[in-house]
Amino acid sequence: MRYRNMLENIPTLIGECLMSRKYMPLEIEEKWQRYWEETGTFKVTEDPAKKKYYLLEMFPYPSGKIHIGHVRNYTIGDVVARYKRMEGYNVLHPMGWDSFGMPAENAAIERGIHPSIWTNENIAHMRMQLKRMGFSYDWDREVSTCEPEYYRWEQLFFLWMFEKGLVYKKTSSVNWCPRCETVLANEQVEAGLCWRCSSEVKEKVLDQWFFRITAYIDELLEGCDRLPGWPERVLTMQRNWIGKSFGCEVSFPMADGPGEIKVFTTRQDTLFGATFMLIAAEHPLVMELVKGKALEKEALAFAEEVKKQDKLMRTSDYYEKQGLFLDCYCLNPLTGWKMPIFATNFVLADYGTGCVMAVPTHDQRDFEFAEKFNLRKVVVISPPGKTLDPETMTEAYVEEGILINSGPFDGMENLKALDAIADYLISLGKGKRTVQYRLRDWGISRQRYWGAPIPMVNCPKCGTVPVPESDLPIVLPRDVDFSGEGGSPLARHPDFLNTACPACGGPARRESDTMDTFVESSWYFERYCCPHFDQKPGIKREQVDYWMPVDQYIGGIEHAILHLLYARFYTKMLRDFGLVGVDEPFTNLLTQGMVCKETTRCPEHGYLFPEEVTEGRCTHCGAGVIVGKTEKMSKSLKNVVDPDYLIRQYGADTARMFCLFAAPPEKDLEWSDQGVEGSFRFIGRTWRIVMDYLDDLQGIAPFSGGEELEGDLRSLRRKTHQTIQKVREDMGERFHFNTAISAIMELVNTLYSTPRPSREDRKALAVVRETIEAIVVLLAPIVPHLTEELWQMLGHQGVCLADTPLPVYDPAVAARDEMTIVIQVNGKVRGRIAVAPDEREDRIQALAMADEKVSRFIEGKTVIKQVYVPKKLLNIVVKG
RNA sequence: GCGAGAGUGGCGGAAUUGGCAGACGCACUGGACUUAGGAUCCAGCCCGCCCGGCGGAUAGGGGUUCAAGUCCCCUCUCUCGCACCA
Repeated sequence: MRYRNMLENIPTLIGECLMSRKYMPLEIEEKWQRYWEETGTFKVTEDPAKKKYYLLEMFPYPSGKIHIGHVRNYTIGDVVARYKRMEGYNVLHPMGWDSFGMPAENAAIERGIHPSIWTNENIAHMRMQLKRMGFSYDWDREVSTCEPEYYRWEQLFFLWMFEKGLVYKKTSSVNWCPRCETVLANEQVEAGLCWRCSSEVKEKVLDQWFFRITAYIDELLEGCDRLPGWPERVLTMQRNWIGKSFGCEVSFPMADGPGEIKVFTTRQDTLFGATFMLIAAEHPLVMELVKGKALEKEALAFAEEVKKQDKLMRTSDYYEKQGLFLDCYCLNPLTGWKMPIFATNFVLADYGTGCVMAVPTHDQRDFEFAEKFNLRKVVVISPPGKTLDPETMTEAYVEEGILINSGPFDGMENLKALDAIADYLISLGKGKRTVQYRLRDWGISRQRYWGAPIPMVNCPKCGTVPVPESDLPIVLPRDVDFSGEGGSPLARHPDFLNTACPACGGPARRESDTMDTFVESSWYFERYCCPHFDQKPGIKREQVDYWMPVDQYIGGIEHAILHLLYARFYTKMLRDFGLVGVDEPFTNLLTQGMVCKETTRCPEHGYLFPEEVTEGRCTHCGAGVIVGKTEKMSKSLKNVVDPDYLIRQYGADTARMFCLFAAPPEKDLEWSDQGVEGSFRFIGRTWRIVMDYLDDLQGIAPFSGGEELEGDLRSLRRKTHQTIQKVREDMGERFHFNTAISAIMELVNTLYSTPRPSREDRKALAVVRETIEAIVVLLAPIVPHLTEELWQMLGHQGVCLADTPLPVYDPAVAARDEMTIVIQVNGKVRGRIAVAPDEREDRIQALAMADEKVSRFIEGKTVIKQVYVPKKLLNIVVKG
C-alpha cells in the first residue's frame, strides 16, 4: 500500500521538479534543433494528395555572417511556412546561397584566399547560424550557385538562348581603371575615381553579351496587371522601368542635299511648332554632318566633353544646356521651315533615335535652349481663353489646349490632334506610329573570375561559336592568379583560354567573361524544386509543375526592379523552352522593411558600436555619447546588433518574437533593446504560467464543451476562442504578426487574472488546459522551441508540435453572451448599455432613453432621429 | 520637378467595412513579495479644467455625414522611387 502511494506521487514529484525549472532558452533551443534535424521534420516531397504551398525568401549572398536584416526576413518567412504547415499544407521552404560575386574575388586579392574556400567557409558558418535560429528549411534542397552542378544548366540555357537569338554580342562601354587594368563595377567608382587606387576611371568599349529581355517586354509589362498579390509600388517601379511610350517616328529631310533625320516623338501634336533639331553630342550622325567642315574638331571635343559629363550627371542637380550649331539645316516636314541642327548634351544617344525635334514653346528644355541660342519660337497650342505671345513667354506652355498655327488642324484639341497628325504623317509617307521603351537589353558580361563562364568560343576563322552541349559544364579553373590587376584572371589563364574551335577544330580562345550574378538568382527557385536532378535540362518538369509557382516570396525592396524583372523574364523564357509551366514565378510578394537603429557617437571617437557605450558614455574616453538619428543598420554607422549576441543573451525565440512584434513586416523596424527585453519577458511569463499549472493539469484533458460554464471560466473560454479566431485571421490572412502576438498576450494576461481553480476542480482545470494548449499551439510558428518544449511537458510525448494542426474556434463559444451598445447623443458617447446579443432595436432605444445619464442629455430637447448600428451603437440626434 | 506612400500619447504601434481613438508592448509612477531587486506579481499612465463631472485631442485648415484617424478639397512635413526618356 505504501508502495502504491509512492508511485501515485511520482507525477507530483516530477511536477514539483518542473515547477522550479527555469526557462533556459539555449538548452531548449539546441535540443529541438537537434530533434528536427535528426527526425527530418522539414523534409518534403511532392504529395499529390496534399495542397502545396511554396514559401520562398530571397537567398543570401554568403558574405560571412548573417545580419539582422536576414534574421527579420527569414523569421517572417519561417512563421508563414510553419503556420501553413500547421494549416495542413505541404510546404516547400528551401534555402541556399547566391554564391558567385565580387566580394569573394576581393577577398582573394586582399587576403590570398581562394574565392571558393572563402565562399564555402562563409556558407558553413551562415548555415550554422540559420540552423541556430530554428528556421524550418528542408536543408536537403540547399543550392549553391557557384557549384558546377548548378551553373552548368545556366550554360545550357545560354546555348539554347543563342540558338533562338535571345542572346547576342554587342559593343558596349565599361568603367576601366587604367592603373589596375581592370573593369570596375559602378559601385567601385567613387566620384569618378577607382575605389582602390584613386586613378581617374576611363570608358572602355568592349564586345559584350546581352540577353534579349526586350523580346518579352510587352509580356513583362502586361504581366504587371496580372499580379494582384504584389505591392502596387513594386509594380509601378517595374512599369516605369520598362517605360513604354507611344508616339511617332517622323522624318525631317535635310535642307541641302539628300538624307533625312528621323526623330521619335510622343508630341506630334506640336510638330507645327518644331523650329530646330537636336542631336545627342556623341551620336555618330554629328560627326557625319560636320565631316570636312571647320567645325569638325570642335564637334569632336564637344562630344568628348559630354561623354565625361555623363558620369557626373547623376550627382549634379542642374544641367547646363549646352549646344553646338552644326552649320546645316533640315526641313520641318509639315511647315517646310528650315530648322538649324544642333549637337547637344541633353539628348540621350540611346533613347529613340538619338535625335529630337525641338518645340521651344511647349517643352521647357527646348525653351531654355532656344532662349540661350536665340532661336525661333512659334506657339501651336493655345490655352483655353488666352493667347500666348512667344516674345513675352517666360516658360514653355506644357498643358493641354487648342491647336493654332497648325494648318488644317487649327481649332482641334491637342489630345485629339495626336491621332489626327499621326494619320496625316502616315498618309504623306513622312512618318509612322512607333513604340519606345526605356528598358534596354540586359548586359550580362562581367570581366570577372568568380562567376559562371559563358560557354562560347572565339575562333579567328569561324567567329563566335557556341560550345557543344556535350562539353558542358565549362568549369571555372581553380588555379588562377589573383592580383587585382590586368583584367580578369580567366583572360590570363592559358589552359582555360586556349581551346579548339568546335566548328573547324583550329586554335581558338574561350570567352573569358562570366555571367552577371543576377542570372543565377533568376531561376534558383525552380532548381529548388529538383535540386539533385542531374540530367539535361537540370529542371525536372513533374517536380517543378507540382511546386511552382512560388506562393509567397519575401525579400527586401532593394530588389523591386532588377532581380524581380530578370526572374520574371527568365521564367517566361524557360516556359518557352518547355521547362516550366508557369508564366509568372511569384504569385504573392512581400517586401519587408529595413531594420533601423539609433546611431551613437562620441565627440572623440566618432560613431560607436552599441557595446562601446555604457550608461551613455564612451567606453574609450568616458565622454558623453550623442544619440543621433535612427538609420538603417549598417557597419559604417556602427548601429548594428549582432544576431549571435542576441541568441546568446536571450535565445532565438526572443529574437524571432521581437522581429515580428515590433512592427508589421512591410514597415521599417526600429530596433529597441528594451523591446527585446519585453519580448523575453513575455516568453518568460508564458513559461511560468504553464509551469505553475503543469502539475495540476496532469491527466486532465482539454475542455471540449458539453457542460455549461459560468463566470470567470466562461469568460476565459470565450477569450480563448476569440483569440484563436483573431490569430488565424491576423497570421493566415493578413500577415499581421504584431497584432496576432498582442492577442496572445491578452489571452495570457486573462489567464493570469483568472482565479486559480482548486486541484479537485477538474472541469475548471480542463478549461485552463484548453487555454494553455491554445496559447502554445498559436505561438508555435513564432517561438517554435519554447512551444515544442511546453507541448511535450504538457504530456504530448512523441508528437511534434510543428505537425500539430492549428486549433479551430467555435463561433458559438467565441460569441459574446451580451453585447455592449454605445449610446451617443449628437455623436458624443453618453453611456453604454448591456443587452442580449439578439436584442431588438426598439428595446435598445427604450433602454437608452431610460438610462439616467443619457436622459439627462435629452431632457427638454426634441429627438429628431435615431441611428442604430446593429450590435454596436445607437446615436440619438436631438435639437433644441 | 514628376510619381507613389506616410504623418495617431514620452516611444514602437492598434483601430479589418465611416461607428467607443490609443489594443498590445516599451518607458515612467506607485504598491506587494523580498536580505536584496535591474527578478516576479498587482495597479496607474493622452492633454486640460471650475476634476464622482466636463471639454479638447489622430500634421494644419476647410468640407461631406446622425457619425470621420478612416471619404473629398487645400496647405505643410517626411520617406521612397524616377529624374533631361523627347
